[in-house]
Amino acid sequence: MGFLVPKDGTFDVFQTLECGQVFRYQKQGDCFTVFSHDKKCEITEQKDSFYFHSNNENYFKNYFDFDTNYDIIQNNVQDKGLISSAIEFGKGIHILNQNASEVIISFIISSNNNIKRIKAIIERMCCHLGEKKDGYFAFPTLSAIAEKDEKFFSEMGAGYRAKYIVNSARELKIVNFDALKSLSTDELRQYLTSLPGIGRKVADCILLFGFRRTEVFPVDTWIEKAFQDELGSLGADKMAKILAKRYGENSGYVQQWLYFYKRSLNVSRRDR
DNA sequence: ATCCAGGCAGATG
DNA sequence: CATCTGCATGGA
Repeated sequence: MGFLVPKDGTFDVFQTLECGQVFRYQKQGDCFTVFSHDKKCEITEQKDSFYFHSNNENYFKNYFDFDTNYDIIQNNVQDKGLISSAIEFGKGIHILNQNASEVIISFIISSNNNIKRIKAIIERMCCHLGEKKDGYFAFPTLSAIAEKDEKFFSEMGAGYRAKYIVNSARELKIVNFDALKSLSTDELRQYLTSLPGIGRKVADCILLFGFRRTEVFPVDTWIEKAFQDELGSLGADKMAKILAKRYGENSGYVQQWLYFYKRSLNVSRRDR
C-alpha cells in the first residue's frame, strides 16, 4: 500500500507541510505522518525518492497534487528579486487538495493565533471529538462539532473563537458542499464571510486551501509586512485585492512561496 | 511586562 | 465607506 515519488526537485514533503497550509501532521526523524479528514499517510524520505505509505493511496496521490506542473507556474511568474528568491527557497511546495470542511474549521481557529497553538487546539479537538481510527482520530465531522457547545471548545483551548466554531458548524452541516464548489470565487467568498469567525483573510485561505481557488492572495501579518515597503500601510484587505490582481491565477502559489520564505527566515525551528 | 501570532466582530465617525 | 478597540491563550 505505497508509492514512490522521485526527488526531481519539483516536490518536497518538508516544504509542502511546513508552509502553513495544513496543521495536522507530525515529524519524527526522516518520517512525516499526515492526517486528512479520516485518513492517514506516512511519508519517508529516502536517498532519491519519497515513499508514501497509506491505506488510501489514490486519495493521497490527489491530496499531494502531483498532476500540477509547478515548473510552468514558476516560469510564468517572472518577478525578479524577492519573488524569485522565494521560489528558489520553496520550489518543492505543492498546494494540497484538502478536505474543505476541515480547512474551514481549522482556519477559523487560526485567526490571530500562532501555528504551534493552532495545531494543539486541533489535535485536542480530534482526540475528544473525532471518530476513533486505528491508532489515531479523524477530524471531527461538522455534525459532531455542531452537537457540542461553546464551553467545550473553550476547554479545547480555542479562546474567544469557541463560539465561532460551533455557530459556523451549525450552519455548515446542512450545506451542500458540491453546490459551494460550483460558486464563483467572489460568490463563495461572500458566503464564507457571512459565517461567524470568517473575515477576508480566513476566507481567502479557505478559498485557496479548501477550494483550490489559486487566484486569491491571502494577506496575513507576514505577507503584510513583506509588502509594506512597496505598498505602504494599506489594510490587509486592500493589499489582498492588489496582489490578487497582480498575480492572477498564480496568486495562491506566489503567496505560499513568499509566506514560507519570509516566515522561515524569521521563526526559530523550535516554534513549530 | 509588553508584544505577537496565518484577524474578526461590533461600535463609532 | 473607513478607522478603532476588545478579545483568549501562550511563547518570546
